[in-house]
Amino acid sequence: MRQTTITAEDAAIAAGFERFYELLRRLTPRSELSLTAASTLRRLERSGPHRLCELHAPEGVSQPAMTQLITRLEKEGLARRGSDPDDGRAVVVTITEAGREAVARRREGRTQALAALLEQLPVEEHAALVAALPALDHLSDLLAS
Amino acid sequence: MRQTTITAEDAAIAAGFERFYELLRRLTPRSELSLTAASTLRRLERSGPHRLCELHAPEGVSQPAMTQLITRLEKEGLARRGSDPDDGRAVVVTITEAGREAVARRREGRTQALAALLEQLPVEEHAALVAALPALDHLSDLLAS
DNA sequence: TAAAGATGCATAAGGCAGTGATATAAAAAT
DNA sequence: ATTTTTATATCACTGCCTTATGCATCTTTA
Repeated sequence: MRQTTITAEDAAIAAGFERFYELLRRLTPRSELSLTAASTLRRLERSGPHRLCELHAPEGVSQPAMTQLITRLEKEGLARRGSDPDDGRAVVVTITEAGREAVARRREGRTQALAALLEQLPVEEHAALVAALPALDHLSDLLAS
Repeated sequence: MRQTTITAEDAAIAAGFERFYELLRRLTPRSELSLTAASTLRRLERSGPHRLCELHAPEGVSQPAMTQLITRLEKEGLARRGSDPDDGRAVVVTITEAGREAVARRREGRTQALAALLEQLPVEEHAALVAALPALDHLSDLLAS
């Protein structure tokens, strides 16, 4: 693993993000979905059905944990197990309509809480956030690849 | 609870933050500290000793959960229970030197991973992130109060 | 093409961290 | 001086994770 030089600016960004991470954590309603469950459902929503083996690594959990999570999601009607005609071992996981709704509810809860904070922000800070969105998205893409 | 109007921009910010939250989650090394443990230690580091009853609500956990967390932290030497001379019921929790080190290690791990991503970002996006930091901090302050 | 190995998923057993209900001691109120 | 409230602890239980392992099914290769 290569060592990256940490500049003072990087450290400042990291410190800001650290506080911010906890802000988001508090903003997220303790809802029906665990962190991993929500993240997995969003992945299924964003990029379609996946084999089980493609899910556990990016979510940072073990394969049995993903098996159990999908079992729970299936029991709650939020996801569905299917099979791959080309590979008898594979299980293909798909999000259901109820799953999409659960994701939307969670997102809306957080958006609502966030909007209440955002409207208290000075306009120039609000604008700075909007201006930073492409960078945030880009960062997420970098890790995904 | 008042209903806040959600603008399209707010929704865009929320969507960006949602992805970003998961980025940070993946960036955080699965370490010795649980989310609540890390958050609590940071609070003790940032704003000094607290009574147990002042800790559980802001961290969003029940009082027994905080009692148990402090017991674990104490067992690991990361925090210390003390008493309040003015109130025989109270338990005053203080972070130890080892606790500060654990927080620092965790922070550094995340900073390191983040820096590796940040250096891949175009300079103008990097600048946009720096420019958004005050807004992020401000947002965190808003929720804290 | 049969045997061996690799891969994908499930199950089992156990641990950590959360919950609500409740106990206990100290402080505050009546 | 009781009664009530407050601060913390304990208990029993649950959810979600872990590692170890089992068992198909696919792939490789002798």
